[in-house]
Amino acid sequence: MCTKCSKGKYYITTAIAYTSGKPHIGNTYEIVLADSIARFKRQEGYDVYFQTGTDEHGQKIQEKAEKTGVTPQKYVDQVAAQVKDIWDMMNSSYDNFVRTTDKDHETQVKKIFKKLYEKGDIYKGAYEGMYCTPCESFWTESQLADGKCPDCGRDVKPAKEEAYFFKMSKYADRLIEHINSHPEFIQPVSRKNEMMNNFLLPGLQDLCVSRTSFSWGIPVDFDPKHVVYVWLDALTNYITKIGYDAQGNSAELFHKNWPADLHLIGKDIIRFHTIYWPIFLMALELPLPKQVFGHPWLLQGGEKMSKSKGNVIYADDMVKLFGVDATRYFVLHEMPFENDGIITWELVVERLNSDLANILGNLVNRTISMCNKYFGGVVEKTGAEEAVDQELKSIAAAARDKVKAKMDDLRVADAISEVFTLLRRSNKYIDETEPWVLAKDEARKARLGEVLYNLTESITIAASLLHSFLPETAEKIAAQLNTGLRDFQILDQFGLYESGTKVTEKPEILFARLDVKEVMEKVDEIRKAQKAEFEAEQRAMGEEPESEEGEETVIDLPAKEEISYEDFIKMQFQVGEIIACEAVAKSKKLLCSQVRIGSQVKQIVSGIRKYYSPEEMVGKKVMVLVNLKPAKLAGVLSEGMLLCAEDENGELALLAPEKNMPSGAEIC
RNA sequence: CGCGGGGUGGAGCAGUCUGGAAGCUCGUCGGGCUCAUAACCCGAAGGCCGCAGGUUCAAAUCCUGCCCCCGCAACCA
Repeated sequence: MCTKCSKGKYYITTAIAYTSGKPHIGNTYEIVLADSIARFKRQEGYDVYFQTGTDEHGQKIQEKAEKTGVTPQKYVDQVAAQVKDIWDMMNSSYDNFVRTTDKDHETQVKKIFKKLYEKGDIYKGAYEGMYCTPCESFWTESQLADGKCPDCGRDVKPAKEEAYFFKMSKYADRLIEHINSHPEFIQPVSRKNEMMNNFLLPGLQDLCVSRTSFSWGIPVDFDPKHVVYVWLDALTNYITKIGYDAQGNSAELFHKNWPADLHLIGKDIIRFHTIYWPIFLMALELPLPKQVFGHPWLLQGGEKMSKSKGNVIYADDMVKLFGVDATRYFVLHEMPFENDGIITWELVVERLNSDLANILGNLVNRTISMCNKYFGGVVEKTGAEEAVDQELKSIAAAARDKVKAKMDDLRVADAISEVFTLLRRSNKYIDETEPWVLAKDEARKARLGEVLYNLTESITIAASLLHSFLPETAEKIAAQLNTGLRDFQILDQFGLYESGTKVTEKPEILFARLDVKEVMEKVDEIRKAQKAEFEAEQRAMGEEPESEEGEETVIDLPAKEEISYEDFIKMQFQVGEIIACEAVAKSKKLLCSQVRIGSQVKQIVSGIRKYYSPEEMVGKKVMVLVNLKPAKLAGVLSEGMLLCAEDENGELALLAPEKNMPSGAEIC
């Protein structure tokens, strides 16, 4: 098997990607991060098992598939293939790509559900609450607005719906104890308090673990009108897909790898992984994963990302423009440990030019060029050492342990920076030693050889350390130096590059510098293509695409059902004068206006704060729907509706009579 | 008082838990060098560390109040 795997097993997983659409660069970040950790652990000598995949059930997917006009299975097949392609493109070295629609997974989920039910941890109960029939929604007492539906303001009635629940509370104390006694369990630590204070300490509610409102899921086999809650389904992939069997016939792979050493997930799903998942495992009498790391997000700078604007950044577009390793480098480097990172095309170009082209690529290039120019490509250790060499040598030899220390804390960005410290130092070393000066003096040829040897050796070490992060680049560098990447175990030694080796004659440019302007022109094309694709998709789903603010924009709405004149005259529209207006304290969007309609004054709340200030509202004469049933918005009574026109960007304009009309004038 | 994250030189961030000379990368300006991808090396400018109080010998860091931004939730009658 693995001869170097002397350090034991290491089981790492990513969250499985939800197949509601093509993953953007922010989603892709996770697989690259996990891959780097997996590769590094392998390099260190662990027997790594790296699992990733897709989460394919749930209501959202069912709806999306219906809209697109395909079966859910067909839909997820398509998206899962897309996800896998991107993961492969990013050069991720996973051992297993799982899908929650895999038959073996479904079988085990059914068994697990049944096991927990038989054990009594899952029980059949009823989802009880106040039901608003027109809205088809359940509400708890506390959600109700004055005893009425918070959505529509209508009456609600008590109702019940059959469902299965999991007894979370039963295991809460054990989990609290575990989290307290294992400070490394939730990373970063700041997340631990969030989970404790918000969920565990106030008391855990039993969790509803089945659904009857849709069918795209794993049916509960003894009660098939229910499907298993997607999270119970998804989380268990970590065990089912390495061969767990609820009836005790688990595979060798499972025994070897469970518990997982690291679940790498996004910070948004920490709750599911540090509360529900451990509790499910306790109920199954299985050990808990050793560590859950909720990484921050990579956000797009500037405008909000939206496909309709064509400004979503996808990994494949980045790879086309910059290559795989540059893309990997950016997402790994730009992501801080606790806070969200930012990505823009400009920032990517900046990083690529400054770090990859200038510091790394150029260093390799200039070193190899000098080897060729001065020694016909042969690198020889001559022993002509000088004091100035010491610092370079010690930094090179110490780099491995520094990188390892950062990696042990999962600080991948910092680990890469350590390698770049060595690369920067190497560039400086060239300036200090001035090889081109040495070359002019035949007597100093031995010294020149030694300098180039030290550089070659430093680069070899750096390349070996970069292998986990930039696998292709590391191999390219080693090939150009006509050597292999060095084993981790001896990476703390300086001077192992074989003396007398001949490097490549023509160094290949590793990363070409890019011009921001040229890149942005290509980005424009990408945006256009993305917009077109989005619009095509919308059409495929039978919806008219939102048109962008072009010259002559028009908006088409789906036609509503024809109404009769009788229907129309039910609505009473009148001109209203706004005599006072203020912002609604509890809301960010609402304005509360006092509107005079004839001799009466109505209070009307509208979501137009973004577009109108309270001051400018006062004095306006606007079109009002007067006989709308009053409702409460953010706790404030609203007795009508101010009519607005809305464009495709949500921009609003109040409607007003085009000549001055008295307050209360009928609109008909 | 819905939940959470944040406000540090032009940009992106570290430092805040465990007070003790304000740091990194990029950009700008000046200099050096020429092996190299106009790259590399050195130096400089540029910050009331969101605002106001407080604790302390000492506050970016601890406490109190406030302002602003960003997610989510809610809500857009």
